[in-house]
Amino acid sequence: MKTRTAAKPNAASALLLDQQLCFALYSANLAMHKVYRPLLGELGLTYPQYLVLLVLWEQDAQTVSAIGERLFLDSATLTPLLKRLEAAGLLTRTRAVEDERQVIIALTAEGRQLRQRAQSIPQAVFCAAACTTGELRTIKTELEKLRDNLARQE
Amino acid sequence: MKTRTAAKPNAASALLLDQQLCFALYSANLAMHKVYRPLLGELGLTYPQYLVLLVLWEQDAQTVSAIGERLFLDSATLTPLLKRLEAAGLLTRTRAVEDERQVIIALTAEGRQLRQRAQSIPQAVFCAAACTTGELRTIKTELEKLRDNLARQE
DNA sequence: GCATATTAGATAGCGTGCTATTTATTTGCA
DNA sequence: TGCAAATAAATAGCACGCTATCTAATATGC
Repeated sequence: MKTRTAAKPNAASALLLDQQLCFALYSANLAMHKVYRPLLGELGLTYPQYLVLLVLWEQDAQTVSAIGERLFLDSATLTPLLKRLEAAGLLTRTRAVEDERQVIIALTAEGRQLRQRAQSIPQAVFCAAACTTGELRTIKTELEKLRDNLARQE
Repeated sequence: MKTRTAAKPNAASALLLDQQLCFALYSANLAMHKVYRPLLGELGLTYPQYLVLLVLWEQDAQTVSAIGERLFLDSATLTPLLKRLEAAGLLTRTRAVEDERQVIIALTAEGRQLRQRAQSIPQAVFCAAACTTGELRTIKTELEKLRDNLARQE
């Protein structure tokens, strides 16, 4: 006599907030962001800026669109973000000589050095998430638990 | 001889983009948003606005903070959002008589009627996600698959 | 060879989502 | 009673993330 929340949803029950995977995803993402914010704040970074640096730490000197493909973001989002990182002295933006439509994003020495200070972040987030690695659950249950664990850190 | 991506991460490998649960979550959320945007656009709604309506369709006439607790959002986010929904004629904002610090958010007839037009959305998203209900995977694998399925719809 | 199409990136304008602060109201306690 | 503390919502200012559009550079085709 268990309630089976995901089985054969009708149109009405499908509109219940707690039925929605998307909301579990949305709220888990917000909660994750709240954990990252203070950690990255110490480095003077926002979360999307941190993602750009992760990409560049793996492979330096990429075009705007290559970074965008990796992060699923486009130039309208990346251009101002990259300008802020340039203003912070973490990277340079230079037109490619072989194709002047392209802008090459490359780390500065300061941008490379920031990697050391970022080393502790994944572990800190892992602790905040309070999940063990091998767990197997449905994605919705996992996301809700993650969300609640993260929210508890505040 | 399998690669065990989640086992005993060291500080360096933990900074790899694809190692990060947070990025799976972030990118899956972006992808989900991209699926919702055109569906909700037909109703003249954004995704957070839709979430507010989901909450009100379940229980009408709630305070701003009650809605915020349900959605994990605060008044700085909700106030302008609710004003836009008010301007669209979907809800009313009235000070509570018993405690004038509170603002009661209540659906208009138009706001209630919109529920019918929203009935088809969960099924449409479910199709876009292309997931079967009973799957059991690690959350990271699930999110990545979800993200890629969603991205394929574009 | 020159017009057209395509591509890469930038820009404009909008709607979140946040922190920090402000205002108005209510509560609580000396 | 009176006044400080707490509470609810609003506001200011910032950074995404989007669509739509624009500019500049390159590729294509007759």
